[in-house]
Amino acid sequence: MEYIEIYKCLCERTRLRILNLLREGPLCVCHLHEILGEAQPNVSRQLGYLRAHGAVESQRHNNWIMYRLPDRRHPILEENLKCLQDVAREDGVFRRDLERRASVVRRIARTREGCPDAVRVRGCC
Amino acid sequence: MEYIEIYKCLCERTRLRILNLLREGPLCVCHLHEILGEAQPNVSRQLGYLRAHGAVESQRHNNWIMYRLPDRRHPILEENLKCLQDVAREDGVFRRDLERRASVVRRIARTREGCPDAVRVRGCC
DNA sequence: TCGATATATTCCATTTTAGGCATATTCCCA
DNA sequence: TGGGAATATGCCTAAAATGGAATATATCGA
Repeated sequence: MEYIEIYKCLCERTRLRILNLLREGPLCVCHLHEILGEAQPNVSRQLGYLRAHGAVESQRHNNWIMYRLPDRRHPILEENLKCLQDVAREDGVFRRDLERRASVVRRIARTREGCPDAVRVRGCC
Repeated sequence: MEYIEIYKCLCERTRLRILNLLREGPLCVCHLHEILGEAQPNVSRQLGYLRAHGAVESQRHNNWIMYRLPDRRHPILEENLKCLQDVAREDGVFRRDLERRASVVRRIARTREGCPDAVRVRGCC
């Protein structure tokens, strides 16, 4: 009954917001921190939780650690990510998160500051 | 962000087993109790939890209280019930629950004992 | 090697959750 | 009206989850 772990990943506000953001592409911790407006240790903890249960993957690039959705994911997780896509259109929190994400991405494309090239290439910035 | 409540309904073992059973039709508490092999207060409490969050409905028939999936359900709940259907084929716990359910249903059809007519008509027994 | 930045972890207090057990409630029927 | 069956609830404890604050770790660059 490993799906219970998946649902536990999904049943917390910050984790759900993180997954919704990662749907659109990888992000590093500091940008998640910025977008979510949550304390950095919180973001880090929830990312750790998600990673421990296979809902996200991480990869270090220099000083940054990028989080992304794994390529191969459990069908139940996959299905619920699709649900999030629909839900995000109507939910204020999700929508605002995505707007902030877009604005962070734009800013970094403009100023070329923040992430290293390796990260930029991979779509974080 | 009301979906969090839905995921909370789904992230506990007994609740998930209950929902999987109710996919196949309504059941009263005592049969859920029998099928699940869980203490009656536990079953009752989890049912109360599910009902409080709109994941199930209940209706009293004499001494019995029938629980069923609501006709109108949140899209996310609906989607995950479909997932359960797939998962149940491969998961030992879910499958055994469904077998026990079938056997309870057969027994009651045979012996005409246990549920009142009103319940029987509605598919519990 | 030192300082700065990004991230993770530890410690701690609070809250939430789950389950066992006893008991209350509701309803039917004799 | 009292007893029995079905269900719900209250009380208690243990475990788990949450989050704040401080601190540790890792990496880079001067």
